[in-house]
Amino acid sequence: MPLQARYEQIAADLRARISAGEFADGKLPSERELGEHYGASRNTIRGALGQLVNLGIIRSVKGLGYEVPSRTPLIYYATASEKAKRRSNAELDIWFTDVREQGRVPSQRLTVRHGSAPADITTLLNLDPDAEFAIRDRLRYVDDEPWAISTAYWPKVLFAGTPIMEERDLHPGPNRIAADLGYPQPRLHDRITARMPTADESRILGMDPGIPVHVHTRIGWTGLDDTAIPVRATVNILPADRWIIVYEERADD
Amino acid sequence: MPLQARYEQIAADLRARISAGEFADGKLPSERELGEHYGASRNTIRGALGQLVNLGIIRSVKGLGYEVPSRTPLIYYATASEKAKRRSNAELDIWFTDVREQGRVPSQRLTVRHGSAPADITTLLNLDPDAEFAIRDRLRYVDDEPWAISTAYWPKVLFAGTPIMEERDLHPGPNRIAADLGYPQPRLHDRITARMPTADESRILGMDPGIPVHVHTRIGWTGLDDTAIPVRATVNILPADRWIIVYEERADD
DNA sequence: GAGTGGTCTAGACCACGTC
DNA sequence: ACGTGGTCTAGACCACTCA
Repeated sequence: MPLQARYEQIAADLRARISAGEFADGKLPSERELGEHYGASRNTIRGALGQLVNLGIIRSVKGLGYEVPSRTPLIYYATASEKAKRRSNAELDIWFTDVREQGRVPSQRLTVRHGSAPADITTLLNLDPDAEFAIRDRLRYVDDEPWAISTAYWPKVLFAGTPIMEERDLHPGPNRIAADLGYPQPRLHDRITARMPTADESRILGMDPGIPVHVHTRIGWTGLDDTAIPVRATVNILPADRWIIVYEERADD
Repeated sequence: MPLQARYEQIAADLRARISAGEFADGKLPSERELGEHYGASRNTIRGALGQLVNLGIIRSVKGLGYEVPSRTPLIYYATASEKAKRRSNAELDIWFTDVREQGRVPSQRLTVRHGSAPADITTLLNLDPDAEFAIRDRLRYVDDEPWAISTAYWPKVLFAGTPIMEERDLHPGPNRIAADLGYPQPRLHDRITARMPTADESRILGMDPGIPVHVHTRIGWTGLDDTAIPVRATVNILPADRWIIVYEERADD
């Protein structure tokens, strides 16, 4: 009969109390205490708290209790022209510079596979579904904690026999190498989706429940017209509580 | 003792069966059937199914069962220069053209409030926290279903007494009007975050659980240097299963 | 009416973290 | 040892949908 389920009401009430700053120390009362306060069974309270967890509003720590998390996200500068401007003093790649400029310590672990790419990638690249790639997986760390997953797909037909195929960090970066080989990328196509992380992503990145990921995909083309060919695809998995994506643009009209 | 909770195992198994295409018709067995199949109580099965719902993998329909949803997202073209290129034949604003070009029917409902803006907006605009704005709320529909929420903040100090203050659709659009008033926006700052929707957003947009929203914020400035002043902030709430954000870029190096 | 998911209770045992 | 959240059971009643 109630307009709203008991646990929904409790969830809404808790949410309001949190926004009002009632739990300024970031710690909530225990499930059993809340059960007494609201006159509900522990499982009903768990329903309310579980809802807030799934929205990323609170976090549970086993053996301790529930707490209100707080993070200050890093900025992921996605603007191509901005990047180009600063490429002169870039090291491994511009990502390192970006993170360092925000006062954090970047690092990465690289692995290279060889094989085909997911269907959505080959579609975006306008290549055969069974085209072969060198797949450069980079697990990127900030302050020694896994912070993002970056996967780059380089077509074998273009880069067989080049350093891009090899499992080692490249100096200068692969984009510069590709340009020197005759495959510059004057045109970029960026595509941003958001979803909940897969089980693997959640585990690798140590993510809390209720936090989505950005999926930032970049395709590079050799030219601006129909004769252009795709140089690479890069897919970045960015936990949404750790990254804000920023584009700086100049409208040219 | 088990490495993984019972309901986690069941969730993982169901997930695998879904990926394998076992439920090609999109319908899952009932909770009670699954309970018998896995030899678990109904509440344990509900735990497994609930996890998949919270990841946006399945959806429950009261009185019917669980199903695997499928949507084909629209493309949200965010590139400023691309927009500028097509602005000549734009109608109300470029969003309508974009949606129409994808074979869908756009419409919107506008309301205008007057007041202050959230703290994060005034910070981005580099204005006082209690600065006054005309706040133009647009609930945007696609094929007559609410599909996105777009809120624009226009500083009163610039636009008092202009049509931008009034509660009516503007022809040409507000950006053109602002430019004609001496406030063009040659520089744009875009910022993209992702999070789970608030209760209000979820209700207004009719969203399923487990689906995040993109928050696309655009700030327009009158110039490229330090003397530039902020013209407006626009915040778009885009359900992630309905929108992909796309930027087309030309690297100018 | 029969089947579905939605909710809630009461109680049990477990693993984890602090004291 | 104690309190915390994590899990699971068994059973109950409800509202909704479809035949």
